[in-house]
Amino acid sequence: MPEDVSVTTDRTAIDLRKLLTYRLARLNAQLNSQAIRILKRTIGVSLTQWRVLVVLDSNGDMSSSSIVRAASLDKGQLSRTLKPMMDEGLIRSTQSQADNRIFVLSMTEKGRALYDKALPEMRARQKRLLSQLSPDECDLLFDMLDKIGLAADELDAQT
Amino acid sequence: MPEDVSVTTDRTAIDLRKLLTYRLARLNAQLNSQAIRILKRTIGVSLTQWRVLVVLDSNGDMSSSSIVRAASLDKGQLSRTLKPMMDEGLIRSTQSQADNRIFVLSMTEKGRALYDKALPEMRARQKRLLSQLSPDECDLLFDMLDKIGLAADELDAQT
DNA sequence: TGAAATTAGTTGACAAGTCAACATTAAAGT
DNA sequence: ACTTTAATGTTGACTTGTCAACTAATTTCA
Repeated sequence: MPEDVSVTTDRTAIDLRKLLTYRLARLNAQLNSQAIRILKRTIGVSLTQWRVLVVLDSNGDMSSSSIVRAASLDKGQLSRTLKPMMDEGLIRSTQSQADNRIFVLSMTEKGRALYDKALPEMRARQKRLLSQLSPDECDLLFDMLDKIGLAADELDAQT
Repeated sequence: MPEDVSVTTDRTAIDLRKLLTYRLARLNAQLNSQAIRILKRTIGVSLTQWRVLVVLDSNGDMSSSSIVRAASLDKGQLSRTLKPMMDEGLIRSTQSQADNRIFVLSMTEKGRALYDKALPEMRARQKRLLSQLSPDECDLLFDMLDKIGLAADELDAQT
C-alpha cells in the first residue's frame, strides 16, 4: 500500500471526525446501506417502501399526505414509491367518500406477510445497534438528537 | 386544516420516533439542507465541494484518493465534484512526479478566500447545534455515534 | 524480468432525494 | 353564492448518492 501523498504532516481526518454534521452524515449513510441490503435480501423492498409499511403498521390505514407528515417524506417521492407497491399488491388504495382528493392506503395480506417476514430481523437490528448503550444513555441519545434538531430549527428561524 | 384520515385511533409517529435509524435519517436530512442553504447563500458552493475544502484545509494538499479515504466519499462523486471546482479556480491539481497516476490537489487563493468567508458561519453553526449539550454530553454523543457505527460493522461482519 | 494483482482517477448507468409546477377538489372569507 | 385560499396527489426537472466498468500506472512476487 502506497503512502498517502500529503504535503503537510498527516493530521488525517481528525478535524472532520469532530464535526457533528459530518459524523451524522457518515453514520446515516452506513446505516442506510445496511438496511437497504437487508431489505433487498429478505423481502426485496426499498427502504422507502419499508418505511411506508412501518407507518401503515403503526398508524393504521392512512392517506398519502398523512404518511408524508408522519414520516417526513417528500410527497412526490412517496407518490412514486407507492405506485410499484400497488402494482405488486403490497398495499391497496381506496378513494375517500368524505373527500375525493384523498386515497386511503392500507396493507394487503401480501404486504403484511412481507412486513412480518422482515420485521424480526429489522427489530433485532435496531436493538443490536443500541446494544452497547445503557438504557439511560439510549434515552439521553434520543434527547440529544431532539435538542440538536431544535437548535437547527432555531438557526433557520433566525435567518 | 382537515383532520388526518386514519381508520384506527391516532398513534401518530410514536413508533417511528423511537427508531434510531429513522431519527438519524431525519436529523441528517434537516442538517444537510440547512448546510446546503447556508453555503449556497454565502459562497455558492455545494456541500460536497465544501467538504473537499474542509479536508484540504485540515489535511493540507492531497490526492483525490486520499480525500476519498479521509472523507469517505465515493471516488466517482468526488471526481465529478472536483471538475467544476477546478474550472472555477477554487482548487488546482498538479500531477505527482513520483506517481503519474496521482494528482495532488491544493486550494487556490480564490478557494481559500471563499473558504475563509464561509468558515465563521459554518463553525458557529456547529457550535450552536451543540449549544444545548453540556461538554460531557457532547463527548458522550460522539462516543455513542462511534459505538453505533461499530455495532453496525459487527452486524455486517456476521452476515 | 514479467505476469498478476492493486491503485488512481474517469465515466456511465441508475437509484434516491429535492424542488417546483400543475390539475383537481375542498375550505375559508367576503 | 362566489372568489380566494389551501390541500391532495401526480408529474417533470434536477441534484446527489451509489455501484460497477474501464484505462492507465504502479506494485508485488514468483
